[in-house]
Amino acid sequence: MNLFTKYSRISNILEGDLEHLSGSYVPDSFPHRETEIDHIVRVLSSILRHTRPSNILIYGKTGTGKTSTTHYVTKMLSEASSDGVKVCYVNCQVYDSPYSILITIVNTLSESESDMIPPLGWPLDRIYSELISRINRRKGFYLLVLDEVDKLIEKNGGDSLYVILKVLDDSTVSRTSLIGITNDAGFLDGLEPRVRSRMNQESVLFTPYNASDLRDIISFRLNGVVKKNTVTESAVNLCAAIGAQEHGDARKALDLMRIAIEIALREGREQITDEEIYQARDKFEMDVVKEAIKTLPLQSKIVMLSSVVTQELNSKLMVTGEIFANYRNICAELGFMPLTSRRVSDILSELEDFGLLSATTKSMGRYGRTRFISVMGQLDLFKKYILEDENLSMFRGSKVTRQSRFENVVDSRKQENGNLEKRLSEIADSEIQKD
DNA sequence: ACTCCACAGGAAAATTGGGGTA
DNA sequence: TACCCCAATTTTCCTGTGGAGT
Repeated sequence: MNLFTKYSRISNILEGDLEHLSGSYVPDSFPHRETEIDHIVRVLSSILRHTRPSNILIYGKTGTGKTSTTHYVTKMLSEASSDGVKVCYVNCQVYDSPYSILITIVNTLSESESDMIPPLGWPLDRIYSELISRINRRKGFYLLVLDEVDKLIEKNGGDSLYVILKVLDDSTVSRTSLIGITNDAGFLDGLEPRVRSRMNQESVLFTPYNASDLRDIISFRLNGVVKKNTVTESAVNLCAAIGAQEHGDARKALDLMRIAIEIALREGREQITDEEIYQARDKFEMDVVKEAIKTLPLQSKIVMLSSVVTQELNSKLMVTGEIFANYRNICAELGFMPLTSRRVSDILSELEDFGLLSATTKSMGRYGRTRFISVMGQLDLFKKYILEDENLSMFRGSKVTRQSRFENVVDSRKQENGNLEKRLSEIADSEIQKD
Protein backbone atom coordinates (compact mmCIF):
# COMPACT_ATOMS: atom_id res chain seq x y z
CA MET A 1 0.00 0.00 0.00
CA ASN A 2 1.29 3.39 -0.91
CA LEU A 3 2.23 5.56 2.00
CA PHE A 4 0.43 8.55 0.55
CA THR A 5 -2.93 6.91 -0.15
CA LYS A 6 -4.23 7.91 3.22
CA TYR A 7 -3.54 11.57 2.52
CA SER A 8 -4.74 11.71 -1.04
CA ARG A 9 -8.42 12.18 -0.33
CA ILE A 10 -7.98 15.94 -0.50
CA SER A 11 -10.50 16.23 -3.28
CA ASN A 12 -13.24 15.11 -0.91
CA ILE A 13 -13.17 18.48 0.75
CA LEU A 14 -11.31 21.02 -1.33
CA GLU A 15 -12.23 22.35 -4.68
CA GLY A 16 -10.20 25.55 -4.62
CA ASP A 17 -7.10 27.15 -3.20
CA LEU A 18 -6.82 27.22 0.56
CA GLU A 19 -4.73 30.35 0.18
CA HIS A 20 -7.97 32.26 -0.27
CA LEU A 21 -8.42 32.02 3.47
CA SER A 22 -5.01 33.38 4.40
CA GLY A 23 -4.50 36.85 5.74
CA SER A 24 -2.48 38.14 2.81
CA TYR A 25 -5.03 37.16 0.18
CA VAL A 26 -6.90 40.13 -1.25
CA PRO A 27 -10.39 39.08 -2.33
CA ASP A 28 -12.38 41.01 -4.89
CA SER A 29 -15.25 41.84 -2.60
CA PHE A 30 -15.50 42.98 0.99
CA PRO A 31 -18.83 42.24 2.66
CA HIS A 32 -19.81 44.84 5.28
CA ARG A 33 -17.14 47.28 4.17
CA GLU A 34 -19.02 49.02 1.38
CA THR A 35 -19.29 52.39 3.07
CA GLU A 36 -15.63 52.50 4.06
CA ILE A 37 -14.51 51.56 0.57
CA ASP A 38 -16.81 54.14 -0.93
CA HIS A 39 -15.40 56.82 1.34
CA ILE A 40 -11.81 56.06 0.36
CA VAL A 41 -12.70 55.88 -3.30
CA ARG A 42 -14.42 59.26 -3.16
CA VAL A 43 -11.34 60.88 -1.67
CA LEU A 44 -8.88 59.23 -4.03
CA SER A 45 -10.96 59.84 -7.11
CA SER A 46 -9.66 63.41 -7.32
CA ILE A 47 -6.53 61.88 -8.83
CA LEU A 48 -8.59 61.10 -11.90
CA ARG A 49 -9.38 64.82 -12.07
CA HIS A 50 -5.66 65.57 -11.72
CA THR A 51 -5.81 67.13 -8.30
CA ARG A 52 -4.08 65.90 -5.26
CA PRO A 53 -6.34 63.96 -2.88
CA SER A 54 -6.38 64.63 0.86
CA ASN A 55 -4.31 62.52 3.14
CA ILE A 56 -6.29 59.71 4.66
CA LEU A 57 -6.01 58.14 8.05
CA ILE A 58 -7.51 54.71 8.39
CA TYR A 59 -7.93 53.25 11.80
CA GLY A 60 -9.49 50.19 13.31
CA LYS A 61 -8.51 47.10 15.27
CA THR A 62 -6.51 44.25 13.78
CA GLY A 63 -8.41 42.01 11.42
CA THR A 64 -10.99 44.60 10.45
CA GLY A 65 -9.80 44.61 6.86
CA LYS A 66 -7.85 47.88 6.81
CA THR A 67 -4.87 46.56 4.93
CA SER A 68 -6.60 44.34 2.37
CA THR A 69 -9.20 46.98 1.66
CA THR A 70 -6.49 49.54 1.02
CA HIS A 71 -4.62 47.14 -1.22
CA TYR A 72 -7.79 46.48 -3.11
CA VAL A 73 -8.75 50.12 -3.55
CA THR A 74 -5.29 51.30 -4.55
CA LYS A 75 -5.01 48.49 -7.06
CA MET A 76 -8.29 49.51 -8.64
CA LEU A 77 -7.13 53.10 -8.66
CA SER A 78 -3.93 52.45 -10.55
CA GLU A 79 -5.91 50.41 -13.07
CA ALA A 80 -8.45 53.20 -13.52
CA SER A 81 -5.95 56.01 -13.82
CA SER A 82 -4.53 56.46 -17.28
CA ASP A 83 -1.40 58.42 -16.48
CA GLY A 84 -0.24 55.97 -13.88
CA VAL A 85 -0.43 56.38 -10.16
CA LYS A 86 2.48 54.88 -8.36
CA VAL A 87 1.46 53.26 -5.11
CA CYS A 88 4.20 52.78 -2.57
CA TYR A 89 3.31 50.48 0.24
CA VAL A 90 5.46 50.36 3.36
CA ASN A 91 4.64 48.26 6.38
CA CYS A 92 6.22 50.10 9.27
CA GLN A 93 5.70 47.15 11.61
CA VAL A 94 8.49 45.25 9.92
CA TYR A 95 11.08 47.81 10.89
CA ASP A 96 12.11 48.48 14.42
CA SER A 97 13.02 52.14 14.25
CA PRO A 98 11.68 55.26 12.57
CA TYR A 99 15.08 55.66 11.00
CA SER A 100 14.95 52.38 9.09
CA ILE A 101 11.32 53.01 8.14
CA LEU A 102 12.36 56.30 6.65
CA ILE A 103 15.11 54.68 4.63
CA THR A 104 12.64 52.13 3.34
CA ILE A 105 10.16 54.81 2.37
CA VAL A 106 12.81 56.61 0.38
CA ASN A 107 13.93 53.36 -1.22
CA THR A 108 10.37 52.45 -2.16
CA LEU A 109 10.24 55.71 -4.06
CA SER A 110 13.35 54.90 -6.04
CA GLU A 111 12.92 54.14 -9.70
CA SER A 112 15.80 51.71 -10.13
CA GLU A 113 17.99 49.36 -8.19
CA SER A 114 20.96 51.65 -8.57
CA ASP A 115 19.82 54.56 -6.43
CA MET A 116 19.05 52.65 -3.27
CA ILE A 117 20.13 54.23 -0.03
CA PRO A 118 22.30 52.07 2.26
CA PRO A 119 20.40 50.84 5.31
CA LEU A 120 22.61 52.71 7.76
CA GLY A 121 24.99 55.58 7.90
CA TRP A 122 23.29 58.50 6.23
CA PRO A 123 22.49 61.48 8.43
CA LEU A 124 18.80 62.25 8.77
CA ASP A 125 18.75 65.58 6.94
CA ARG A 126 20.34 64.03 3.91
CA ILE A 127 17.66 61.37 3.85
CA TYR A 128 15.00 64.06 3.99
CA SER A 129 16.46 66.00 1.11
CA GLU A 130 16.74 62.81 -0.90
CA LEU A 131 13.08 62.18 -0.19
CA ILE A 132 12.15 65.64 -1.46
CA SER A 133 14.18 65.36 -4.64
CA ARG A 134 12.75 61.95 -5.46
CA ILE A 135 9.20 63.14 -5.00
CA ASN A 136 9.79 66.16 -7.22
CA ARG A 137 11.56 64.14 -9.86
CA ARG A 138 8.51 62.18 -10.88
CA LYS A 139 5.67 63.70 -12.85
CA GLY A 140 2.79 61.36 -12.02
CA PHE A 141 0.98 60.91 -8.72
CA TYR A 142 2.37 59.08 -5.76
CA LEU A 143 0.29 57.37 -3.16
CA LEU A 144 2.32 56.54 -0.12
CA VAL A 145 0.65 53.92 2.05
CA LEU A 146 2.10 53.61 5.53
CA ASP A 147 0.76 50.57 7.28
CA GLU A 148 1.08 50.73 11.06
CA VAL A 149 2.04 54.42 10.96
CA ASP A 150 2.09 54.58 14.72
CA LYS A 151 5.45 52.82 14.59
CA LEU A 152 6.86 55.98 13.02
CA ILE A 153 6.33 57.97 16.16
CA GLU A 154 9.37 58.23 18.35
CA LYS A 155 9.19 58.37 22.09
CA ASN A 156 11.57 61.27 22.52
CA GLY A 157 9.90 63.93 20.45
CA GLY A 158 11.21 62.94 17.05
CA ASP A 159 9.10 64.12 14.18
CA SER A 160 9.86 62.08 11.07
CA LEU A 161 6.15 61.80 10.37
CA TYR A 162 5.79 65.57 10.48
CA VAL A 163 8.68 66.06 8.10
CA ILE A 164 7.25 63.55 5.66
CA LEU A 165 3.84 65.17 5.76
CA LYS A 166 5.34 68.60 5.30
CA VAL A 167 7.40 67.42 2.37
CA LEU A 168 4.34 65.91 0.73
CA ASP A 169 2.26 69.03 1.21
CA ASP A 170 4.90 71.54 0.28
CA SER A 171 6.61 69.91 -2.64
CA THR A 172 6.22 72.31 -5.55
CA VAL A 173 4.03 70.16 -7.73
CA SER A 174 2.40 68.41 -4.78
CA ARG A 175 1.42 65.17 -6.36
CA THR A 176 1.82 62.89 -3.41
CA SER A 177 -0.74 61.85 -0.85
CA LEU A 178 -0.41 59.70 2.15
CA ILE A 179 -2.61 56.97 3.50
CA GLY A 180 -1.85 56.08 7.09
CA ILE A 181 -3.14 52.88 8.59
CA THR A 182 -3.12 52.29 12.32
CA ASN A 183 -4.81 50.09 14.87
CA ASP A 184 -4.00 52.41 17.74
CA ALA A 185 -7.10 54.44 18.52
CA GLY A 186 -5.12 56.89 20.62
CA PHE A 187 -2.69 57.49 17.82
CA LEU A 188 -4.02 60.93 16.95
CA ASP A 189 -4.05 62.13 20.54
CA GLY A 190 -0.35 61.55 20.87
CA LEU A 191 0.42 63.75 17.88
CA GLU A 192 1.23 67.40 17.86
CA PRO A 193 -1.59 69.54 16.46
CA ARG A 194 0.34 70.51 13.33
CA VAL A 195 0.93 66.84 12.49
CA ARG A 196 -2.59 65.88 13.38
CA SER A 197 -4.25 68.34 11.05
CA ARG A 198 -2.13 67.25 8.11
CA MET A 199 -2.53 63.57 8.82
CA ASN A 200 -6.20 63.65 9.53
CA GLN A 201 -7.57 65.45 6.50
CA GLU A 202 -9.87 62.53 5.94
CA SER A 203 -10.33 59.73 8.40
CA VAL A 204 -11.99 56.40 7.91
CA LEU A 205 -12.94 54.27 10.86
CA PHE A 206 -13.13 50.51 10.45
CA THR A 207 -15.46 49.27 13.13
CA PRO A 208 -15.00 45.74 14.46
CA TYR A 209 -17.01 43.04 12.76
CA ASN A 210 -19.73 41.46 14.81
CA ALA A 211 -20.39 37.73 14.81
CA SER A 212 -22.94 37.85 12.01
CA ASP A 213 -20.64 39.99 9.82
CA LEU A 214 -17.91 37.44 10.38
CA ARG A 215 -20.23 34.63 9.48
CA ASP A 216 -20.93 36.27 6.14
CA ILE A 217 -17.24 36.86 5.52
CA ILE A 218 -16.28 33.30 6.31
CA SER A 219 -19.00 31.87 4.10
CA PHE A 220 -18.02 34.23 1.34
CA ARG A 221 -14.39 33.22 1.50
CA LEU A 222 -15.20 29.54 1.75
CA ASN A 223 -17.17 29.80 -1.43
CA GLY A 224 -15.29 28.01 -4.16
CA VAL A 225 -12.59 26.78 -1.81
CA VAL A 226 -14.52 24.03 -0.16
CA LYS A 227 -17.13 21.69 -1.50
CA LYS A 228 -20.70 22.26 -0.44
CA ASN A 229 -21.73 20.95 2.98
CA THR A 230 -18.26 19.97 4.10
CA VAL A 231 -18.19 22.75 6.65
CA THR A 232 -21.08 22.57 9.04
CA GLU A 233 -23.05 25.69 9.72
CA SER A 234 -22.33 25.44 13.40
CA ALA A 235 -18.59 25.34 12.70
CA VAL A 236 -18.86 28.60 10.78
CA ASN A 237 -20.84 30.14 13.60
CA LEU A 238 -18.33 29.00 16.17
CA CYS A 239 -15.49 30.42 14.14
CA ALA A 240 -17.31 33.72 13.83
CA ALA A 241 -18.04 33.76 17.54
CA ILE A 242 -14.41 33.26 18.44
CA GLY A 243 -13.37 35.99 16.04
CA ALA A 244 -15.99 38.33 17.45
CA GLN A 245 -14.69 37.76 20.94
CA GLU A 246 -11.28 38.93 19.78
CA HIS A 247 -12.42 42.46 18.97
CA GLY A 248 -14.10 41.32 15.73
CA ASP A 249 -10.96 39.94 14.18
CA ALA A 250 -11.68 38.57 10.72
CA ARG A 251 -8.11 37.50 10.17
CA LYS A 252 -8.19 35.28 13.20
CA ALA A 253 -11.56 33.82 12.26
CA LEU A 254 -10.30 32.99 8.77
CA ASP A 255 -7.04 31.59 10.10
CA LEU A 256 -8.96 29.32 12.42
CA MET A 257 -11.10 28.09 9.56
CA ARG A 258 -8.06 27.45 7.42
CA ILE A 259 -6.25 25.54 10.14
CA ALA A 260 -9.39 23.55 10.85
CA ILE A 261 -9.59 22.55 7.21
CA GLU A 262 -5.93 21.58 7.23
CA ILE A 263 -6.51 19.43 10.27
CA ALA A 264 -9.48 17.76 8.62
CA LEU A 265 -7.42 17.10 5.50
CA ARG A 266 -4.58 15.58 7.43
CA GLU A 267 -6.80 13.39 9.51
CA GLY A 268 -8.79 12.35 6.48
CA ARG A 269 -12.07 13.59 7.88
CA GLU A 270 -15.00 14.35 5.65
CA GLN A 271 -16.41 17.33 7.47
CA ILE A 272 -15.34 20.38 9.42
CA THR A 273 -17.30 20.50 12.65
CA ASP A 274 -16.97 22.35 15.95
CA GLU A 275 -14.38 19.85 17.03
CA GLU A 276 -11.96 20.78 14.26
CA ILE A 277 -12.43 24.47 15.05
CA TYR A 278 -11.59 23.89 18.70
CA GLN A 279 -8.50 21.94 17.72
CA ALA A 280 -7.53 24.71 15.37
CA ARG A 281 -7.83 27.25 18.14
CA ASP A 282 -5.49 25.25 20.38
CA LYS A 283 -2.97 24.87 17.60
CA PHE A 284 -3.24 28.54 16.72
CA GLU A 285 -2.47 29.66 20.23
CA MET A 286 0.51 27.31 20.41
CA ASP A 287 1.88 28.58 17.13
CA VAL A 288 1.68 32.17 18.27
CA VAL A 289 3.69 31.40 21.37
CA LYS A 290 6.21 29.31 19.49
CA GLU A 291 6.72 32.01 16.91
CA ALA A 292 7.03 34.68 19.57
CA ILE A 293 9.75 32.72 21.33
CA LYS A 294 11.56 31.75 18.18
CA THR A 295 11.95 35.34 17.00
CA LEU A 296 13.18 36.66 20.34
CA PRO A 297 16.69 38.12 20.42
CA LEU A 298 19.28 35.84 21.99
CA GLN A 299 19.56 37.69 25.28
CA SER A 300 15.78 37.79 25.67
CA LYS A 301 15.73 34.05 25.10
CA ILE A 302 18.25 33.55 27.87
CA VAL A 303 16.19 35.69 30.22
CA MET A 304 13.11 33.71 29.22
CA LEU A 305 14.99 30.46 29.79
CA SER A 306 16.06 31.67 33.19
CA SER A 307 12.44 32.49 34.02
CA VAL A 308 11.33 29.02 32.97
CA VAL A 309 13.96 27.07 34.90
CA THR A 310 13.59 29.31 37.93
CA GLN A 311 9.89 28.67 37.92
CA GLU A 312 10.48 24.93 37.55
CA LEU A 313 12.42 25.05 40.79
CA ASN A 314 10.07 27.42 42.50
CA SER A 315 6.64 26.28 41.35
CA LYS A 316 5.13 29.59 42.43
CA LEU A 317 5.92 33.23 41.75
CA MET A 318 9.44 34.46 41.18
CA VAL A 319 10.97 37.84 41.83
CA THR A 320 13.30 39.78 39.58
CA GLY A 321 16.37 39.04 41.67
CA GLU A 322 15.97 35.28 41.36
CA ILE A 323 15.56 35.40 37.62
CA PHE A 324 18.55 37.67 37.31
CA ALA A 325 20.73 35.43 39.48
CA ASN A 326 19.89 32.39 37.37
CA TYR A 327 20.27 34.42 34.23
CA ARG A 328 23.87 35.07 35.25
CA ASN A 329 24.35 31.40 36.04
CA ILE A 330 23.11 30.40 32.62
CA CYS A 331 25.36 32.95 30.95
CA ALA A 332 28.30 31.57 32.88
CA GLU A 333 27.45 28.00 31.89
CA LEU A 334 27.10 28.84 28.23
CA GLY A 335 29.92 31.35 28.10
CA PHE A 336 27.93 34.49 27.30
CA MET A 337 28.65 37.94 28.63
CA PRO A 338 25.76 38.73 30.95
CA LEU A 339 23.87 42.01 30.64
CA THR A 340 23.30 44.38 33.54
CA SER A 341 20.39 43.94 35.88
CA ARG A 342 19.00 47.20 34.56
CA ARG A 343 18.83 45.83 31.07
CA VAL A 344 17.45 42.48 32.21
CA SER A 345 14.75 44.40 34.03
CA ASP A 346 13.76 46.03 30.75
CA ILE A 347 13.85 42.70 28.94
CA LEU A 348 11.50 41.28 31.54
CA SER A 349 9.10 44.12 30.79
CA GLU A 350 9.35 43.39 27.09
CA LEU A 351 8.59 39.72 27.67
CA GLU A 352 5.60 40.80 29.69
CA ASP A 353 4.40 42.91 26.76
CA PHE A 354 4.70 39.84 24.56
CA GLY A 355 2.41 38.03 26.95
CA LEU A 356 5.00 35.37 27.73
CA LEU A 357 5.33 36.48 31.32
CA SER A 358 2.98 38.13 33.73
CA ALA A 359 4.31 40.52 36.34
CA THR A 360 2.92 42.62 39.15
CA THR A 361 4.99 44.92 41.29
CA LYS A 362 4.42 44.32 44.94
CA SER A 363 6.07 45.58 48.05
CA MET A 364 7.11 43.17 50.76
CA GLY A 365 7.76 46.00 53.18
CA ARG A 366 10.93 45.27 55.06
CA TYR A 367 11.96 42.87 52.29
CA GLY A 368 11.88 45.37 49.51
CA ARG A 369 9.80 46.14 46.49
CA THR A 370 10.01 44.05 43.38
CA ARG A 371 8.04 42.47 40.58
CA PHE A 372 6.42 39.12 41.03
CA ILE A 373 6.72 37.21 37.83
CA SER A 374 5.32 34.01 36.45
CA VAL A 375 5.56 32.29 33.10
CA MET A 376 2.32 32.34 31.14
CA GLY A 377 2.04 28.87 29.72
CA GLN A 378 3.42 25.36 29.82
CA LEU A 379 6.96 25.37 31.13
CA ASP A 380 8.18 22.26 29.32
CA LEU A 381 6.91 23.54 25.97
CA PHE A 382 8.50 26.93 26.47
CA LYS A 383 11.77 25.26 27.40
CA LYS A 384 11.63 23.06 24.32
CA TYR A 385 11.05 26.03 22.03
CA ILE A 386 13.82 28.08 23.61
CA LEU A 387 16.35 25.26 23.43
CA GLU A 388 15.69 24.90 19.71
CA ASP A 389 18.01 27.87 19.36
CA GLU A 390 21.39 26.52 18.35
CA ASN A 391 23.18 28.92 20.69
CA LEU A 392 21.32 27.53 23.66
CA SER A 393 21.12 23.83 22.82
CA MET A 394 24.11 23.13 25.07
CA PHE A 395 22.14 24.23 28.12
CA ARG A 396 22.08 21.61 30.87
CA GLY A 397 21.05 23.70 33.86
CA SER A 398 24.09 22.61 35.83
CA LYS A 399 24.55 25.94 37.57
CA VAL A 400 20.98 26.94 38.07
CA THR A 401 20.27 27.61 41.73
CA ARG A 402 17.15 27.84 43.73
CA GLN A 403 15.93 31.11 45.19
CA SER A 404 19.33 32.62 45.87
CA ARG A 405 18.16 35.96 47.17
CA PHE A 406 15.42 34.48 49.25
CA GLU A 407 17.72 32.10 51.09
CA ASN A 408 20.39 34.71 51.62
CA VAL A 409 17.97 37.06 53.29
CA VAL A 410 16.69 34.39 55.62
CA ASP A 411 20.13 33.05 56.49
CA SER A 412 21.77 36.35 57.14
CA ARG A 413 19.02 37.58 59.38
CA LYS A 414 18.40 34.25 61.12
CA GLN A 415 14.67 34.54 60.64
CA GLU A 416 13.68 31.53 62.71
CA ASN A 417 9.96 32.06 62.30
CA GLY A 418 10.25 32.28 58.54
CA ASN A 419 8.23 35.47 58.19
CA LEU A 420 9.49 36.13 54.71
CA GLU A 421 8.71 32.67 53.51
CA LYS A 422 5.19 32.96 54.88
CA ARG A 423 4.72 36.35 53.28
CA LEU A 424 6.01 35.13 49.96
CA SER A 425 3.61 32.24 49.79
CA GLU A 426 0.72 34.42 50.90
CA ILE A 427 1.37 36.77 48.03
CA ALA A 428 1.86 33.89 45.65
CA ASP A 429 -1.41 32.28 46.70
CA SER A 430 -3.43 35.44 46.34
CA GLU A 431 -1.90 36.06 42.93
CA ILE A 432 -2.71 32.58 41.71
CA GLN A 433 -6.26 32.79 42.97
CA LYS A 434 -6.72 36.02 41.04
CA ASP A 435 -6.27 34.09 37.81
C1' DA B 1 7.81 58.35 62.87
C1' DC B 2 11.57 56.53 60.94
C1' DT B 3 14.38 52.97 58.61
C1' DC B 4 15.67 50.39 55.02
C1' DC B 5 15.08 46.53 51.65
C1' DA B 6 15.27 45.36 46.66
C1' DC B 7 14.22 46.58 43.37
C1' DA B 8 11.63 50.12 39.40
C1' DG B 9 12.59 53.02 36.13
C1' DG B 10 14.47 57.93 34.39
C1' DA B 11 18.61 60.29 32.50
C1' DA B 12 22.86 60.54 30.66
C1' DA B 13 27.23 58.63 29.41
C1' DA B 14 29.64 55.05 26.91
C1' DT B 15 30.10 51.58 23.61
C1' DT B 16 29.18 49.43 19.11
C1' DG B 17 29.18 49.22 14.37
C1' DG B 18 27.62 50.76 9.89
C1' DG B 19 28.78 54.23 6.42
C1' DG B 20 30.65 58.54 4.65
C1' DT B 21 34.69 61.56 3.24
C1' DA B 22 39.66 62.99 2.56
C1' DT C 1 43.84 54.17 5.97
C1' DA C 2 42.43 57.35 9.33
C1' DC C 3 38.86 59.78 11.07
C1' DC C 4 34.18 61.71 11.62
C1' DC C 5 28.94 61.20 11.92
C1' DC C 6 25.08 58.78 12.91
C1' DA C 7 21.50 55.77 15.40
C1' DA C 8 20.98 51.94 18.38
C1' DT C 9 22.02 49.47 22.30
C1' DT C 10 23.91 48.99 27.07
C1' DT C 11 25.97 50.52 31.03
C1' DT C 12 26.50 53.63 34.68
C1' DC C 13 24.51 56.46 37.93
C1' DC C 14 20.86 57.89 39.96
C1' DT C 15 16.42 59.01 42.51
C1' DG C 16 12.02 57.07 43.98
C1' DT C 17 9.03 54.03 46.60
C1' DG C 18 5.31 50.80 49.52
C1' DG C 19 5.07 49.05 53.55
C1' DA C 20 6.93 45.45 57.40
C1' DG C 21 10.07 46.15 61.32
C1' DT C 22 11.47 48.72 64.98
